[in-house]
Amino acid sequence: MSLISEKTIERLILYRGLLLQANHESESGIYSHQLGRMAGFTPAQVRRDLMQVGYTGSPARGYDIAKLIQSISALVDPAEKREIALAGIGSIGRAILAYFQGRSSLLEITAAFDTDPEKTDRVIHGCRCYPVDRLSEIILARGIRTGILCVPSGAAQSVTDAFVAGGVRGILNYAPTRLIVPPDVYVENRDMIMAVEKVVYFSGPRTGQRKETG
Amino acid sequence: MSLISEKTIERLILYRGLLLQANHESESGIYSHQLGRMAGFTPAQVRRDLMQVGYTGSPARGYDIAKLIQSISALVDPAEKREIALAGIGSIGRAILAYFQGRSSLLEITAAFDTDPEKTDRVIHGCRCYPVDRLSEIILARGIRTGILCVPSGAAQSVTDAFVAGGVRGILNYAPTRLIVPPDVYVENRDMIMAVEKVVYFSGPRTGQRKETG
DNA sequence: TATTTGCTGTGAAAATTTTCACAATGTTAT
DNA sequence: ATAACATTGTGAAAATTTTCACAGCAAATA
Ligand SMILES: NC(=O)c1ccc[n+]([C@@H]2O[C@H](COP(=O)([O-])OP(=O)(O)OC[C@H]3O[C@@H](n4cnc5c(N)ncnc54)[C@H](O)[C@@H]3O)[C@@H](O)[C@H]2O)c1
Ligand SMILES: NC(=O)c1ccc[n+]([C@@H]2O[C@H](COP(=O)([O-])OP(=O)(O)OC[C@H]3O[C@@H](n4cnc5c(N)ncnc54)[C@H](O)[C@@H]3O)[C@@H](O)[C@H]2O)c1
Repeated sequence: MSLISEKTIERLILYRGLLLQANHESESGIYSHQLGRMAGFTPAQVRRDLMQVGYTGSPARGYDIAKLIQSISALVDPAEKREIALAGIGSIGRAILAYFQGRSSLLEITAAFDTDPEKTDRVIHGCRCYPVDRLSEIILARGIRTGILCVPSGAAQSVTDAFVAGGVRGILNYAPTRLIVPPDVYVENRDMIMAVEKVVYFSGPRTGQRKETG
Repeated sequence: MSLISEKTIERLILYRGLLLQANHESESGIYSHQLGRMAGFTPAQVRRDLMQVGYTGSPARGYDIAKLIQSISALVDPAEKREIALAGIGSIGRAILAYFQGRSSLLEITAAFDTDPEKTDRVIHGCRCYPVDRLSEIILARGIRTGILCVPSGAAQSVTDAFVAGGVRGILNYAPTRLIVPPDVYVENRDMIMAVEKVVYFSGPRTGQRKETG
């Protein structure tokens, strides 16, 4: 078997999210076709993915929801709590702070950084804000391994370098810039313009449509 | 050959973005390996993708940047200007409005919707805001085919239904909800929590890392 | 108890995506 | 001129991802 693919990880995280959301007080089990319908995949796809987590269901009762959540979490979650850093406390950065905080028990944005002195040295949505100059220093001291990048594209690469210097190994990038990072640093790009362009393409009166992504 | 795959479309849009960003006043041509390095793909991948747009480069000068941009645009852009609707003028919705407006010559968010009367019947970042009740009516009248969804997850499905009733064929969904839509409506999901979870997984001290996505 | 039912887990097939590898081609250097 | 070179476009191979299809099984039914 070896390594679990990125796509599979993405789907597993989705399954877990759906299972957590779904009010499964009425039912304690779920079948691959039910989960597949919720997620927008085939039952075979779901079973194939779940194979990888090592938890095995029963033909009669399907998958036990609680145990399945637990098994996916065991695979996908970090062993202990993880702190996350955010750079760029502008409109997007703030929206993310507001939205994210308190949403996960294991993950928390515990340090935010900006150049603007108006925004630093205070607490926003429960998150302490510092000047960017101290980014590497602070995340290194705290062992932060994950960063969210919300600075203007002109600053994106230099802040990335500071992230990397501070030991970050994964970056969620909202700037419309391709970041240059060492090969062992993972980057997930989330440019909104490109996403809109893609959706516009597929909303068009063209022949080529598919259904679900993301 | 038939249809261009979703992945290829995504990469083409990325190539165009990179080409537009890059200050190519010094050079008028670009080679597949250069574009590949910028985008994070192999030269072969780039050539294979560019094959599909029908524009052909020269072995000696590579691809003419201006013409390449034009060819990708011809494939990917709508024939005329497209209006886009946005629902949910909260922190994310506003950030997107602020960011998106004026960024594209063909695409513009021209109608925003909210339940909160404080936010409606005014203009925010150049975009007129209306009460959600009028969503279907207004987008139908204007022929809007693309929607951006930024409402709380509890409202996501009902607003989606209004989008669909109003003729929307593509939705960019920022709510952490799986939308139910007719099969000919395209949905791109952009849940931030899932993205963070994925990045955290790949920032972990695990064996399995890859490099670039999004 | 025996039979039917509808599911899981998975080997194998199919489909899709990516990479390889090389002939063709225009440019530059000699 | 001619040779040397670097790159394109692409058929074919390789790799990856998804789907098929079915044995095996536990529960429900008769
Ligand atoms: N992907 C998306 O959905 C999306 C949406 C909107 C904006 N964006 C991108 O996110 C980024 C920020 O957008 P915004 O709308 O929040 O802009 P903004 O101007 O509101 O915020 C940018 C913030 O970054 C700070 N900043 C500037 N230089 C910095 C530096 N070197 N270090 C740290 N902080 C710095 C600024 O002080 C400001 O607070 C931009 O790159 C934009 O392209 C992405
Ligand atoms: N994907 C991301 O990056 C990301 C980040 C933050 C938030 N979100 C999601 O986006 C959504 C909005 O988040 P937010 O932080 O902007 O919240 P918010 O509370 O600031 O904004 C929500 C807005 O939606 C409006 N609204 C409520 N019900 C509505 C309805 N039926 N029709 C139209 N408008 C309605 C509210 O009045 C409010 O203005 C949430 O679903 C959240 O989960 C996504």
